[in-house]
Order: sequence, then C-alpha cells, then structure tokens
Amino acid sequence: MAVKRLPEAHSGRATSYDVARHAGVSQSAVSRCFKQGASVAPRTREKILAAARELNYYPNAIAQGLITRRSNLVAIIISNLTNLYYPEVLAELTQRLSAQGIRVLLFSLAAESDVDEVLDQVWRYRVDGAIVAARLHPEQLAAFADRGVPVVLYNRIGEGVPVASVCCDSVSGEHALVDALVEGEHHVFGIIAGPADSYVGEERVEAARRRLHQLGRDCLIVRGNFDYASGDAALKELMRMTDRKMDALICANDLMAIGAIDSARINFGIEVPGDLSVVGFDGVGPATWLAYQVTTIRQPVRRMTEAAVAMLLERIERPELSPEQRLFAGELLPGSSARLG
Amino acid sequence: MAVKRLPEAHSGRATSYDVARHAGVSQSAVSRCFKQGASVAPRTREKILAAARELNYYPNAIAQGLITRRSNLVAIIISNLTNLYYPEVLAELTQRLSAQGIRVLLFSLAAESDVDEVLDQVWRYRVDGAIVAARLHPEQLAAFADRGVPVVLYNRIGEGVPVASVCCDSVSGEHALVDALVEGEHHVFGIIAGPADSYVGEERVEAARRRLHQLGRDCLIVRGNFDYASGDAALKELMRMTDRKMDALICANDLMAIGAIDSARINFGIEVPGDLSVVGFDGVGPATWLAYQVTTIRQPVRRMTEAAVAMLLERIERPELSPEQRLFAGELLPGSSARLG
DNA sequence: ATCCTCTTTGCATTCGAAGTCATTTCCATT
DNA sequence: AATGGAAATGACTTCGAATGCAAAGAGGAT
Repeated sequence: MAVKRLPEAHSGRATSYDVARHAGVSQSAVSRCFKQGASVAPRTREKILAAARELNYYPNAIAQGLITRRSNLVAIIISNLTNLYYPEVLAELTQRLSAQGIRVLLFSLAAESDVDEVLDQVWRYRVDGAIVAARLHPEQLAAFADRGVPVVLYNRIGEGVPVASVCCDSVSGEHALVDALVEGEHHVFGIIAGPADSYVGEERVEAARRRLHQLGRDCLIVRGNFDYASGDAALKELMRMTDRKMDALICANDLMAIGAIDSARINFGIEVPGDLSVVGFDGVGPATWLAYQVTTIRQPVRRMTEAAVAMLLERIERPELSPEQRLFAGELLPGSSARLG
Repeated sequence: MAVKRLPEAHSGRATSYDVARHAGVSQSAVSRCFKQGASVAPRTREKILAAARELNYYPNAIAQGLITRRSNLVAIIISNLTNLYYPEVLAELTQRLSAQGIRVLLFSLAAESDVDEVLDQVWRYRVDGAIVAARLHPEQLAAFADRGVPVVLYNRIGEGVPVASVCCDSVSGEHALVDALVEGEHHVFGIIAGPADSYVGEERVEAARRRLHQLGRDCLIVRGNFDYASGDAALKELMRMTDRKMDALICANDLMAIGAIDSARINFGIEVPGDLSVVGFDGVGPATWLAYQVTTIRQPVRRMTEAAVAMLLERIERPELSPEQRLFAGELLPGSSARLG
C-alpha cells in the first residue's frame, strides 16, 4: 500500500507544467504569465495566477538561468570580512543589488591561496558579473575579461590590467590630513602603514609621505596590518624609534589609529591630542565613538556602492563598455584626536 | 565578411559537448570525467582533461543544478550585518560552507518587511538549505518545512515552530555575570535591554533580571537597540532614574556596554569600574580593546558556526531528521570593566 | 579459440522554463 | 456576412549536464 503522491502534490515543487495543467492552459502560457510585458489575456492570467498560488508555484530560477543564459547572480569577493569597514560595504552592495533583482553569491577569502578555487566556482555558476574587494593577480583579472564576465573593483585598481573600479581618493584625503597636521605645528611625524599587499594601504601611505616631503617634513614609517593590535604594536615601535618625541601620527586606517590612541594613552600616559595627534582613514563606526573621535577621512560608502552597482549593471547590459575608474573624494571628519591648524 | 566564430571558440563558454568533440568522446564521458568515482579509463580521462583545459571548460553549475535537483546553494539570511558581531559569523559560515563545496547566497535585510521578498527569491533559487539569523514569523518558518528546505536558526529559536537551531546560552551566561557582580558587592543595578524584537536581547535581559531577583536584588531596565549610541543614551537615562546611584550595569550586548562605558566616563566623569561596573555580552573585537576590556560572555563563534553548518548539511542529506537545538555555553571574559567578587 | 565477467563507453532521455513560430481567437470594419 | 489585423495561445525546441541502459571492449580462466 504505497503512498500515492500526485506530481502536483509533491509539496512545494510544482513546475510550470503542473500549473499549466491545473489551469487548463499550456506551459508557454504560464511562462508568459510570469514574464513582464508578455501577451496574456486578463482572464487567462487570473486563472494561471490562481493555479500558481494554489500549487505554491515559484518559477525555478535555475531553469530560467539555463535557458536565458542569465543567472541573475553576481559574485561578491571580499578578502577579510572582519575588517570592520567591509560589513557596511557588503550590506550596502547586497541591498542595492537585491533592489535590482540580482542575487549575491558571497565569497569570503580566508587565505590568498583560496582565490583560484573561488574563481573556479565563479566560472561554474555563470555569474553575470562580480564585485571584487580583494587582491587578484593580473592573470586572474584577465580571466574575467577572457570569459566576458564584467567586474568592478572596489577600492583597488587593476594593476596592469584595465578594469572598471570605484575608489576613494587616497591622495586628496591624505593631503587634507597632512596639510591640517602641518598647519597644526607638529614636528615629528610617524606613519603606520597597512600590510604590504593592500592597495589602499600603500597608496595612502605613499600619498602622506609624499605630501610631508613636499612640505619639508620627514617621517618614520612602521608597518601594521590594519587591525587594532597592530596599531598598538606599531605605536610602541614608533615611540621607541623616535624616543617619544613623535607628536603626529598618520595611520593607514581607523582601526590602527584607534589601537594607537589607546596604546598611547594607556601604555604611555600620552595625551591624545594633547601630546600626540592621531589621524586615520575610512570613517568606520568606532572612529566616532566618544573615546576616540578620530580625525579621519570618511569614505562615501553609499555613493561608492551605488556607483559600483551601477557600473556593474551597465557592463552586464553592454559588455563592450570600456573600463572606467571612478574616484570619490572622502570627507574630512575633524574629530578631536588631532590638534589641527 | 562576417566574423566567423566556431562554437568552441566562443571564449570561455565551452560546453561538455565541445569538450567531447575536441577529445573525440561522447558528452557522457566528459560528464563522468568530472564526477568523483565514475567509471572512466585513465587514458580517456587524460584526453578529456586536456581538452577541457584547452577549451577553458568549467561545468555549468546551473545546468548541473537543474538535472540533479541540487543547487549546492545555501541561503544565509541576516538582518543587520552592521551589528559588529555578525561579520565574524558570516565569514565563518561562508568559509565553512565553501570548504564543503557549497556556495552562499547572501540576503541582508534592510527592513523587516523585506522578508517575504527574500523568501520568494530563496524558493526560486531552489537552495538546498538556509541559515537564518533574522527574525521570521512562524508562518515564514513553516514555509521552509512545507517546501522541504532545511533551516538552521542562529542565535534564535523557532517560536512556536520546531526548527533546528544553534544558540549561545543566555541564561548561564547572564547568571555568571550577575553572580559575579553580586559577589562584587554592588547595590544599584541597571540593565540596558536590546530592541524588543530581538530574541537574544529579551532572553538575556530576562535571565539577568530573574537571577537578580533570585538573589534579592532589584533593577531598572532601559531599552536600547544594540548599537553604541543607544548605550550612551540608555546610560544617561539610567543615571537620571537612579539619581547617579547605579553601581552595576548589565548590557544586552557589548556594543551598548561600550557606549555606556564611554558615556559614563566622558559625560559623567564616572570611573569604570571604580564607580560603576559594566558587563556586556558577545565578546566582539572592541570588547577587548585596551580602553574597555569589557567583562563579558564570549560566544564560541567557531564552534557555533561549525555546528550550524554541520546540522544543516546533515539535514540536507537526511531531511527526515528531527529539529535539534544546540546550546553552547559562552566563556566569561573577566575583563576590567567590572569589579567582581 | 571460447566463454564469462567486469570495466568503459555512447545513446537517448531528463530536468524546468523561455522563446520561436504557426495557429487560433477575437473584434472592429466594411 | 465577410475580411483584415492584432492579440492570444499552444506545440515544439532549446539551454548543458547527469544518468539508466545497452553495447562494446578488455582481460582472465579454461
């Protein structure tokens, strides 16, 4: 006495054929009914929608993707999600893409070495495009072009390969910070750089160093890796190197700035901004906390994500568009972690 | 003089037929070659793999999904990514799922109302399962069961509906915190609750309140919404309500604890932990920063995500498994934001 | 060489929806 | 009533890989 199970009754897995049969029409009609602007008589549409509702029918996006060659999937590839700045970016991107009817396939990299495995999956899923906030080799970037998959880089550029990208202007941002510090009569400058493999990290530090040089100031550079602990460690090292004479500190991001501020105050009893001015970059949430109020450059995340999504969608529609780079100016948040001019 | 384009040459979009033709075998052979444990002669395999490499062939996961009825996609539905605690969870989940050959379809909710649209997409993509860290109505949870899509809830339980879940034990955590505070000879207790619609928020506050009551202590409760600013605001309110006599503050999460600590120190000149002890919950990154060192309960994120993924995969393989709830004990981080017994 | 078994291989079908094309229906004109 | 044209509909094919089944091949034992 086997359990008899009607195809239609196969809970929650109705197909367009089931709906068609149930509504007494053809499968084509069902398909058209779910497609915007197709020719279906009002009465037929009603019948079909009623049947669909009754059978709990949802079009199979997988099948649609196969036949239309459009998966409506976009890959987002992010290196370290824990960076405190990325969650905001990711949330914004996801919501904007959703609003455009596009789904997000998320890839979070644990180690550099994962990239090729990730790309393998990206190719397999036939994503319509990708937004990348991770370091890729030129060959890896070239692979996107080869395969005709549009990409937009976020806060990095294609090194050697022309790729569309959205960035926050490091140069103007650091100039503003350095200028303000110099006007504030500081004398011994320190810089906490990011990890060597970070594009924005290097760019920011280079911009700050250059500007300091232009203004006739020297500086000491110590490398961190963008996290709180490395801000602390780098500060200790700088204090040793400058014999505690440093009075201005430029950090490649806010998190290290915060680590350095805490370290200065707590480990060395140094007042910020009284004895030492500290500036950061990004404008992450904690930067505005009462204890820090970091003087920093806030990235216009909303505008940047909006641009990234717009650029990607444009390129999905028209793959022939040339790689464009959009540079957004950050906003100087004066904060109170630095004595400015 | 039209540009002639061989099907195979259609850059980066080779199909198994192209590979088959190129290697002089049938499409079935190609398919088997990419399937673990299928019967293919070593020489044939070599030929096929060579052809595949040459044509830059990657199996179309969409087509595979259609025929096998396994998309290898899991939906992750998260309410507010910016919560500082979720990025870590998301990164862990994503990497663990990737390691199991499963891809993540990310849904981030901006507003409560989005849930139904999100679920619509979840059904359409025929995901193999879902991990949910957002508040769903009982009917919405029931829909997963109806459609045979396994779900695992993260840090919440199915209210009224039996659903598999992974949680950090609020009760034991708050008990530990309250006990330590009581032993530390505190007298006026304040609580900063989370938003009313947060499951863990309510659970934590209720556990703390109950425990205080058991030990004969009263407390005042003010509601926040889990973010820094609301910790600040709630502290102000509590200071007013208790006429500054409060000497112990229990916060439903670390972020509010941090906001309250800053507010106490900076807005009121109150020493933490000298005049006021503050405890939190979660064990997020900033909780361990030098300036705060929040006394808190750290959630065992790695073990919890591992369990969530394991439970989900089990249920994908064997949908008949009954809903199981796994409760993980958090670890008390003594910190230095509270004077303990 | 013969027979048998086990491994390889290819053919044909299938998954679910979209879209082409031919046919039918409908309604307005004349 | 006849005709024209647009709108609505259905039959059929297609997307790309997986798989059941039958046929072919490869050894091994006799």
